[in-house]
Amino acid sequence: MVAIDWETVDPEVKKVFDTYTKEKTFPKDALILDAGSICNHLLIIKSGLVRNFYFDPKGNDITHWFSGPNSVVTSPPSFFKQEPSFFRIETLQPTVANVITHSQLEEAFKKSIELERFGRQLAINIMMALGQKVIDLQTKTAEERYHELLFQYPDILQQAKLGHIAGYLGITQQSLSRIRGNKKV
Amino acid sequence: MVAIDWETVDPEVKKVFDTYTKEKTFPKDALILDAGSICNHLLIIKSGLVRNFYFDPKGNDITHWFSGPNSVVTSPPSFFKQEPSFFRIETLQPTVANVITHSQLEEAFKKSIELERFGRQLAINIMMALGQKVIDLQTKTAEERYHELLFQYPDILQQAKLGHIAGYLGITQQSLSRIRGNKKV
DNA sequence: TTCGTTTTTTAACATAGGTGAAATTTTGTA
DNA sequence: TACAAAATTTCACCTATGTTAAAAAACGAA
Repeated sequence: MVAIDWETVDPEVKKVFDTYTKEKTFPKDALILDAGSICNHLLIIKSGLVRNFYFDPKGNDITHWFSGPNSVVTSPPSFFKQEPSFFRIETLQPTVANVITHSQLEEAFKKSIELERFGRQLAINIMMALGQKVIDLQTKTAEERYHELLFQYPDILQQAKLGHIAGYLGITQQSLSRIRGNKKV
Repeated sequence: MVAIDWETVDPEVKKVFDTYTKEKTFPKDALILDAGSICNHLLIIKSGLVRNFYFDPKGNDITHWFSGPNSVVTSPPSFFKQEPSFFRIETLQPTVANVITHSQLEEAFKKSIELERFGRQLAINIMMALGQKVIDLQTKTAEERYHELLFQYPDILQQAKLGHIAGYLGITQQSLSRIRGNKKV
């Protein structure tokens, strides 16, 4: 959940986005990207909620990332290396997004140093958010991670299923249910 | 450990680096960045080994990242936002690195679209490596993570202390020692 | 060499979270 | 409104890793 703050974005970048992206609408529970296919699109969510997920070797459904309004979704390894995707992407709510293809984005980068800079800054922000997630997984209990998610993104809790959230937190659905029941006192 | 492959780097970028960076040598066990100070430098390691670490609320020493030859070290949140650092950085071996300050880097970015692009691609690569670490923490046992590190970066094992490696893997030193002792059969 | 320090290992016990299965609640729809 | 399907909760038991403390091994300076 790394939201873009459009207020602070260079007008030039907005213009490029308007030129190159195309608005698209997805129903709820739509599989936008399947595992094994090459991810050719990057989406900037206007409204709705999407998750990036995968099945681990034991078959557990793990949510890697949630993306809500003003955040970006793609399968980074597949999109940037143009290789078959490990991640799947699906909508959790009806979603409207601006879509750009890999080749369009590359073309846009060539034409605009402002976009190149924006892309770098966005990548750095996502990198820092992932770094924070690594820290959280290593130093916080599942319960602490749950309460923080609840505090930071209460919307997700209302729009996603428990299993999706549990996978995101790195625990099973049963454990999350147990944590929720732990109304201390 | 995201090493830069200099073979594939634009000559223009190399030139900019040569112009702006300054080579610096650090002895073993040197604290390059302390917590609380603003990280004003980014290092590109030429030789040696460095780690990025922090103390969690319980006082455990957690290694966030190792950086060996051709990889980049900084405290990203502190360097990019110019705020007090949460991470500390120290050498684990005598180290030689090319150093660039935050303002020099910003200046260089302004002058070279090639550098801007290189920076974006590097950020994307680090982002993907962190994404993989999140996946590993969520889907692999400590033992699997240890064997993979051993396989991918055998050098680290010989140059870092057990406690540093355990923290990186997300477990205690005692657990890592136990795992090592598990010569099955 | 030898002694003191640092690092690593070992061991007994504690606990967070996993597993599998069943019970319950919620939801959508006929 | 009632029922079937889906989602969530509960429960009993299990396991990986944490905790604390002590022993052993490795290292480094005199």
